[in-house]
Amino acid sequence: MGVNLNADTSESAATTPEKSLNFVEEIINDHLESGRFDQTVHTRFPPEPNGYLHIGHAKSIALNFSLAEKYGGLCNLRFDDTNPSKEEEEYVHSIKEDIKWLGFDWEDREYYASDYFDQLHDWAVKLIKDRLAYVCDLTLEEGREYRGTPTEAGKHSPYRDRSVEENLDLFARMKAGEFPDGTRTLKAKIDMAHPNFHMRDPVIYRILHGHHHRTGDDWCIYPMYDFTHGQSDSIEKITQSICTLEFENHRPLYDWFCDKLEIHHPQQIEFARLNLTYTVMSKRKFLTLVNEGYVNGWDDPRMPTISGLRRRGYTPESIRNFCEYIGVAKHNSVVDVTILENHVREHLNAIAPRVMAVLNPLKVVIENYPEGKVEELQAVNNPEDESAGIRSVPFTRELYIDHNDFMEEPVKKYFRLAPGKEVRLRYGYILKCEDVIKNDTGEIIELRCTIDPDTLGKQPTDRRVKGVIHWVSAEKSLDAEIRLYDRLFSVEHPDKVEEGQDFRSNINPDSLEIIKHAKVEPALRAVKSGERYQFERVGYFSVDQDSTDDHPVFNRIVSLRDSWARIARNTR
RNA sequence: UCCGGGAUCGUUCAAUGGUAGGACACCAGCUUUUGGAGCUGGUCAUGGGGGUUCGAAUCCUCCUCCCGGAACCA
Repeated sequence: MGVNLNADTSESAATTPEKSLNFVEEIINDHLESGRFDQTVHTRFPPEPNGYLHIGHAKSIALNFSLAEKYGGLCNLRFDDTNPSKEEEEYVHSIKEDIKWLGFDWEDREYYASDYFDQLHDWAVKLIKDRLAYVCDLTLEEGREYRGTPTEAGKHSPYRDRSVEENLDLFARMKAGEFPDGTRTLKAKIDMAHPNFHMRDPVIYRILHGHHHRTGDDWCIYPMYDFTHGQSDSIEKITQSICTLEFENHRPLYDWFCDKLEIHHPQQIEFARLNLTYTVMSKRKFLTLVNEGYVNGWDDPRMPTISGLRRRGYTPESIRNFCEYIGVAKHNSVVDVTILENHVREHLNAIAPRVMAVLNPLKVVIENYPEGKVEELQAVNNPEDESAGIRSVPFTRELYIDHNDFMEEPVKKYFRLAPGKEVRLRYGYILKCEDVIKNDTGEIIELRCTIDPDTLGKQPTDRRVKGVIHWVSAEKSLDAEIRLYDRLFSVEHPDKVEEGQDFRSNINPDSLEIIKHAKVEPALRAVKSGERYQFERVGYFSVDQDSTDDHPVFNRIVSLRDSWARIARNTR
């Protein structure tokens, strides 16, 4: 695997100029040089607790936490919970669990924007007193009309010039719950002719009689994102406030509030969010997939959610390495999902014990091997890791091999088993196919074979046998359920659709194939949920949480690179 | 149309006025008791036009294309 991880985080990026810096690191270095902040780097990851985290969030999490680590700084976790109607405690728990699983630690710095509601309210009052905010009675629709269009300036609200006293009184009564939802807002008084819509007297407080997951019914007015985020950053003494590109237009407002409030002023930096081929990446679309039954929940192993990837069997290391590898830039990009797959292959290749599993069993009877005899053959657990040791695998007269490893009429370049041909049984003898037995409908149901008893652990001198196949003992093997997961979408860009269709029309109907009765070697008795194995020549698999001692269930994490598939494709 | 961003191999990230480089993918070969892993080599890119300069991916200029923006969402 040639992936260059470049993941050396032991040296500060600031002191290793030979390693190219990403644009965020360059900005940080400028700040360090100019002394803009008289403190160390302090970042934060600010999720809204209204959904599950996905691989795109992992990029942001990794960026914020590893930047802090590289520069010897800190990264906070802050829940951006300013909208009581959408946020739930359940999401807070899952988000924390996912970040921890990824391997990042916010220590005791778990914050909530809702913790700052009193301070935010006081700042709003200050703006009113400074004649920089006013209570507006315009309805939502009227507000939209007054805002203007990209080419025309907006109009001043008729309530724009209320006195400080009236504004103070009205805002207090908004807070006291005297007015129904939507009847009034507090707006910042900026510039209705500003080319940036966010500067055209943006709403900073709205009336919302909702139950908040943390503050309960204490408030019926809630600050907007723009009046919360920068100030929260400021309170926490954040230095670089890293967010995604769509917030670029909000930066002037972010700066305006910090300036007018005369508070610590972090630098907002925007980067491009992650997109992956063969998947979608939005909470709304995930919700559709879950609600309409295309997947079995948020942690379905096909979902690009962190919980889905975890259940699938991805390792946190591989996701972190992936995030480091893809880097960070300001232009939108779509990362090939094979990059992600290669990272998990690379990690699992190093750590996953090898075992043999036969997914589509075909019985083999070895005619020259005695009935009842059992040999314990020695197999290495991981050729990449000698310390993983060896195990024994029972060899008997009747075996199962995979149907795919036999071809009655072999195509060229096929060097597995075929009538009259030989193949190496992994860790065992060379096997020769003598006869093919079929049922009434012509299906191949059994192979009669012989072994060359002088080939255990050594090569024959008179011929060369190239193919190696895996196998299990028919008598000693275990039954297992195997869930073969594939990409959820059958096209690279699921959102590119014909007029009148949506991403659902690109769903891969074969994203899950369940094999109920696969045969696995006895070493897999009593596996535990979460364990990961390589099924030799097949792929990497994890033990699903549905697994029981009687009924092991394995999820395919990712297949092995299959160069036979490529050859078969190219020679056709 | 206005504002804000962006454009380098198929993909992603470099090169910060001085030989356009790496990785993935692809192709060829070596090796192998996983058609796995590993190793070697190869194909492939600066959106376009002008300009500055001995020299431009990089600076200037015009153009083209792409993304985001008019929630009392974040």
